[in-house]
Amino acid sequence: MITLNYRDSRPIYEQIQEGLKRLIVTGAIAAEERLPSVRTLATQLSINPNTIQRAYAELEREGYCYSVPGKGSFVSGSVDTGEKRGKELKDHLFALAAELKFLGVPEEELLELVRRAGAAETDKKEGTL
Amino acid sequence: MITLNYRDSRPIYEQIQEGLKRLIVTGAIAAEERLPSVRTLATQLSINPNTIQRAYAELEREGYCYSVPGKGSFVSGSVDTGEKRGKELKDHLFALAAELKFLGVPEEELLELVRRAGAAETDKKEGTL
DNA sequence: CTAACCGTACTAAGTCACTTAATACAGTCA
DNA sequence: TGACTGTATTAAGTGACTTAGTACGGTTAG
Repeated sequence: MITLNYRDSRPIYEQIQEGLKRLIVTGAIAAEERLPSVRTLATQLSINPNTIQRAYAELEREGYCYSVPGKGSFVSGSVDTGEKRGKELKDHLFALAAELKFLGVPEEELLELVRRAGAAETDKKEGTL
Repeated sequence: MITLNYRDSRPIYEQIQEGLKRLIVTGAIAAEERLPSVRTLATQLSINPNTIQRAYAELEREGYCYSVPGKGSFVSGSVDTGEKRGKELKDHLFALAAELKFLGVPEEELLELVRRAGAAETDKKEGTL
């Protein structure tokens, strides 16, 4: 499911982009599976098809999906679920840890934080879209 | 030192806000110390005083500083260097770690990432502004 | 007191990204 | 053939951000 937040400062197309990226990377939408058409998704979300189009174009540019005129848009087979996004997130985690250390937070506290994270991640699989 | 990035999608006032927050929270600008005047900083950064004003107003709203008409703007005494921001960052780190685990990244890899973070943080103290 | 600072407030204008709308065209497929 | 697909284009509206200019009252050194 993709949720739009109109109060968010981030543009809609970017929220859709992020939302789809998550669905792809978590395997909620499998490789080679077809994404909803720009018009369909636009109708479901009550926004303009152009906005969806833009989100899809960005995703394609990033290699998360590819489009075939006349057929539809599909998830790339080479995404390696969690591989691409994992890299970004790890960089993020690294930067965050560095900053916290800079602020004087003891390393052990951060390590404990990481250990406790994601303890209840069993019933979260969704595929509704 | 505050650096502006005009390519950044984030507005200038927000970049200034973030930059000052960092200087305050790291102790580069001590509690009760006076911040540069809106006009001074505006001149230094070659932007409009109104934009600085907005950044200051946001910082005041968040409790990082307070302003006295006719005197200037000053860092709040109750900031607890690294306390406030540290809380936010820890929440962020926690969420990030949870997501990475969800993607199947082994805990030990994350722990190692945290251990390696912030190794070269000795010569970064600046006070130039 | 005066002049030079300070924060604050307001209006007007311009710019730009985002979004919508309305088409249009070509490819796919039952 | 008709109903879908993706893609492209132009035009318009909106809103946030930024600048510019001006103004007012408080503070402070000379």
